Amino acid sequence: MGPAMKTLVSRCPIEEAMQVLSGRWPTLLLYYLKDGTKRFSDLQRDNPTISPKMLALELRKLESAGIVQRTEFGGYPLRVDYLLTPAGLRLVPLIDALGAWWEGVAEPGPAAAAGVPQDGAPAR
Amino acid sequence: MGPAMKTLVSRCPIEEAMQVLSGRWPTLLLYYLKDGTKRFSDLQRDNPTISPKMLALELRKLESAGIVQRTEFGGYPLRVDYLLTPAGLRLVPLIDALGAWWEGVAEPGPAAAAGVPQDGAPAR
DNA sequence: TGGAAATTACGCACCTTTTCGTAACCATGG
DNA sequence: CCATGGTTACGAAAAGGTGCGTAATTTCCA
Repeated sequence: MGPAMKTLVSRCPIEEAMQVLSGRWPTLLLYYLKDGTKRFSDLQRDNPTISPKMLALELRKLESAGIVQRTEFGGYPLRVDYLLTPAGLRLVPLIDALGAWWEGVAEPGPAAAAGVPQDGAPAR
Repeated sequence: MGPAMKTLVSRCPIEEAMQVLSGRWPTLLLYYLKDGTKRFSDLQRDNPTISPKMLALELRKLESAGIVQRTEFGGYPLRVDYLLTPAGLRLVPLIDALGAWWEGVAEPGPAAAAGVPQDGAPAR
């Protein structure tokens, strides 16, 4: 990932989007949130290598970018739900397209392309 | 921007693609290389804030990912051309789509949204 | 029945690892 | 001395992991 993207060098929307999506976690979280509402501990289980600190930071970044909605229910133990906003849902197919593109990078060219429609599946 | 992506935590093509594209420079360089062949100094001029060190590192990363082709011509002063490979060209519209998506993130969405989050629907 | 322990979703301080900017330098031929 | 296409060393900054703490309710268990 990614470099220090705390600042921007252009007013390009692409750079702004990459500022949010750069790094290992944002797209992986997108992937797991595709399925619907998840809780903090669900996402920890889905992805055992993320630390709670990073999970909280990334979720808040996605929230403030308008990609994820956070809903806090009072009471104890505290309960919080995360789900994709409409903008987040619109992003999903674009990310999937990136994964499909990467799978074809090594390929020769536009010729042979008999692809089985498949999902971008992160094997664990 | 993004976190340190020296390692992968999954075998997901999305994560692999993000490892290459994360950060400020890869997409910006893509943007400038869209126009056709560029030289090292062209890219420095296009983007005055990148240091020669970073430019060289990023170009090599893109090259080894199969996105950029580097062509060295002998003679002095040494001349080197950079241009997008077919895979790089295929990537361009996807990046553009990300930029367009970002410009619409703040927008409401196709359907009306209305609803104060409330209790009652336990997530699975 | 009372006390201990578990639970959830983090925040904080501390420390290591990685990233990236700065500046200087290089080789060559014109 | 200039331009080209870099490389290297240095150091600051950012990213990211670890461990500890926390709040109020519920559950466990002797």
